[in-house]
Amino acid sequence: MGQERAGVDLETSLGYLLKEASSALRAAMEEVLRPLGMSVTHYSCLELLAQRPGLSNSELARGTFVTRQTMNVLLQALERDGYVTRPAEAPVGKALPTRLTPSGRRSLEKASAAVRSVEARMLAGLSESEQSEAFRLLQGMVRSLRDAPEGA
Amino acid sequence: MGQERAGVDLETSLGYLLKEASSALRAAMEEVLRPLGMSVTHYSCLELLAQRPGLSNSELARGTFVTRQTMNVLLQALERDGYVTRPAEAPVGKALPTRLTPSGRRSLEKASAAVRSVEARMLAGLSESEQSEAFRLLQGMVRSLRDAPEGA
DNA sequence: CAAGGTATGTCAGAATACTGACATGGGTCA
DNA sequence: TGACCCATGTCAGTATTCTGACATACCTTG
Repeated sequence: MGQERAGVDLETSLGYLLKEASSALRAAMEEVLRPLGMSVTHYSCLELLAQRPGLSNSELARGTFVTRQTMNVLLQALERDGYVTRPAEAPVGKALPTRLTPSGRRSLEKASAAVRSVEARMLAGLSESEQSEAFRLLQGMVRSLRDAPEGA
Repeated sequence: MGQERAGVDLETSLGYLLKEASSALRAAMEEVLRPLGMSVTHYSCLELLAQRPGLSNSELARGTFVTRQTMNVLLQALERDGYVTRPAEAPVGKALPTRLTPSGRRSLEKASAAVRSVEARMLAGLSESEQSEAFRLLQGMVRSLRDAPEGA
């Protein structure tokens, strides 16, 4: 008899496991960021800005995997609260280069440490070479999904 | 001079890559499910029910990584549209065992095929042993995050 | 048996993210 | 030059998910 249905087997599905891992990571991050009064998206935006100063709203959106509309409202809040600054006028085109303020940098400092500890915990059971392998394999999956956009 | 900041390096962070992969997978799934008039969460719920008939609202929520409140509103919609059924009264405790209707099963059939093709695309570049390795590594990450809940 | 603890279903409100739409700036190309 | 095309910023409305709260049902434990 076996299975009648040829569906996705959740017990062995890499897609399901990927979602599970991502969900667990996000929950763990929320847990340590909440005491700091920061959400995962807030943190992601600040972290991205720290490493790539001058990114525009749309670029930040792509880097944090949300729409540019979502990032726009987030940036307005962060700007209002004094964590980031944007020039009143675009130096070129319409893109407004965003930068962290000293306050934003300070706030990020603690959050970044907390998130690093979460990531370290996640990788605690993996050797250096296993981590490299995981990185390589995940990159391959992302590439495959992007390179073959539905049609093929 | 090297980096002044000891932050999370997005270029090499497994956590960031995990989020990227999960985001890419979700986007790809949304793309193929949209023509079928189904969202990712709808699909996840139906797929879970197909493999584990009789699951309760709370169990479905845990299996799809959302809160039981979210799953509750989803189930009410699925019930209203005739995809699932729940008894009016709980046979034991408060848990209401949920089951797919023939209509729900039919609807799932196409969606499941579409999702399977997405997963196949994601894994196209990986050998059998690489897929096993990816599974093992991701499981390790999930276990580490769960077993060491913040404190340690 | 009574009391506390845990799990469940559900309602209500708030937060978050998305889709749709529009105007603007810059580049390409005939 | 002028007509397209694409990317961007932003406003508005909608959809989705979450947190908070409450009542109920079972299961211990004293």
